[in-house]
Amino acid sequence: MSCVVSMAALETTIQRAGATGNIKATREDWLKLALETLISDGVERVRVLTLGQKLDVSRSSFYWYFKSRQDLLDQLLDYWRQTNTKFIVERARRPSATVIRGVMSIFECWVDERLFDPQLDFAIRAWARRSPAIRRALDEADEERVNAIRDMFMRHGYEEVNAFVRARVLYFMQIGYYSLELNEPMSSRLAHVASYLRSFTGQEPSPRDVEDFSRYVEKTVPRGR
Amino acid sequence: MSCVVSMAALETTIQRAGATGNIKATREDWLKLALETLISDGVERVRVLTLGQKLDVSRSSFYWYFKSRQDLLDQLLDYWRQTNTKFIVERARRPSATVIRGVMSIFECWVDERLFDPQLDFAIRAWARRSPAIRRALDEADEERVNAIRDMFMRHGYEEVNAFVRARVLYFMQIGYYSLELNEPMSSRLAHVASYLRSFTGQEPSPRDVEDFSRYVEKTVPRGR
DNA sequence: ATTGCTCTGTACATTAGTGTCCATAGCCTT
DNA sequence: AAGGCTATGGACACTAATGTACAGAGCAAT
Repeated sequence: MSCVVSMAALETTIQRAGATGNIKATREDWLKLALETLISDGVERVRVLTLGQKLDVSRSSFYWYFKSRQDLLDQLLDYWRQTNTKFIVERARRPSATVIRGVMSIFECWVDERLFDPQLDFAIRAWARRSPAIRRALDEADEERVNAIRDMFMRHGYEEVNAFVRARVLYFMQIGYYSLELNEPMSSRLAHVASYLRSFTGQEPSPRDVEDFSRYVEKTVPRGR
Repeated sequence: MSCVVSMAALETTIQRAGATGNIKATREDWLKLALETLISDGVERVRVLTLGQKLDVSRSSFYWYFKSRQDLLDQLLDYWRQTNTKFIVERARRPSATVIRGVMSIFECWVDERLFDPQLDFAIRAWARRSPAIRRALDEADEERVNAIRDMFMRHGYEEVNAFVRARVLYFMQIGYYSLELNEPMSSRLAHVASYLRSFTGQEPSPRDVEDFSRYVEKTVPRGR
């Protein structure tokens, strides 16, 4: 979400600068608020009336920018499509000296919400339960992610079925982790990194591996979230 | 759900037998349909009007049996409380000769929806996102489940932190698995059992272990689901 | 300063839902 | 066969939504 906010904020500024005339809420204002609502409350709560009230603008303005509520929802899906899978796949493909390092690369997505926004993913997952179109898009994304992780394990010599199962265990475990919405502080999470690496790879991480990961988080993840 | 249906059917029969007079829909009919709707469509869709239409009964009858919609929802939560955690904990506590066998005991819950109903659990999880009371109940259940699994690993000699992380990996992975709603046929799932056991325990399952699990599923799980 | 374009507000029609009140239909007992 | 109790249906009041029609506000260019 941090990513969303900053990007949208930027766009909004640009829009507003060149905005012509009597504008209270830009198209981007509507989109941004809709995305935040999707993330925090689910699609069901993305309602034209409610958004309008929050933006302090009448509903009919909405219909200037968007054909209908469905039109808005389509664009939210597009946003997700273009953001949430990309970094996982990219991290999984990075060359790594050991499996442990390979898994660590992927872990980066789990500790930095600018790389993977679990709440957005979740909102899409809930949405998919009631919409076949969303279901298809989601299945494709899941497959792409698991395949990328499986390939990483295979590059480190795991036999195909094992690589596939380990990819699933790594990815599904993380999705499950997010499902519980534990809200653990980063310090607790980091305290378990060695055990997780051991479970996921079947190999022993070096103290250096664990240190490097903590250092990475400290340096690049804002506010330890 | 299979469990739900059979139990509720039973209760309904009993009710109906002793039913006094002009009854089109019993209290149990309302409850059962509400539960099915909760599972398949989420709380948001558990609506008095809609249920009434499906039962071919006017809404006002609902208010004979239940104080309000909230009253009904409270009872759905109770049903979940009393069913979905029980068997996981019970299976995790069973004595087992090896860790592999211990994990296999828990696997039984993942292949038999009479022991654990993932869709119901899911519906509750979605519900929890928008209700603090549900959130609390769910957190308690999750903790109870993970602790029971952790204790199982500890009984087999795993050090506490590793046991805890392995319990999480096992449980979270399964929750994640359900999140994806893959709809894999049982045969594919069984084909990966050896790999899963290896990943979860860090030990090599014997061919006998794998065989026994397949045989268990064949014998006790109705229609391979 | 007039015109034109872009956005906004008011008003209306429609749908889906909750909850309440009250008359009454059906069976059960006597 | 009459009365009583237990559900049921219909009518009403209310709220929260979506979408449409149309008049008009505010700035920008001429």
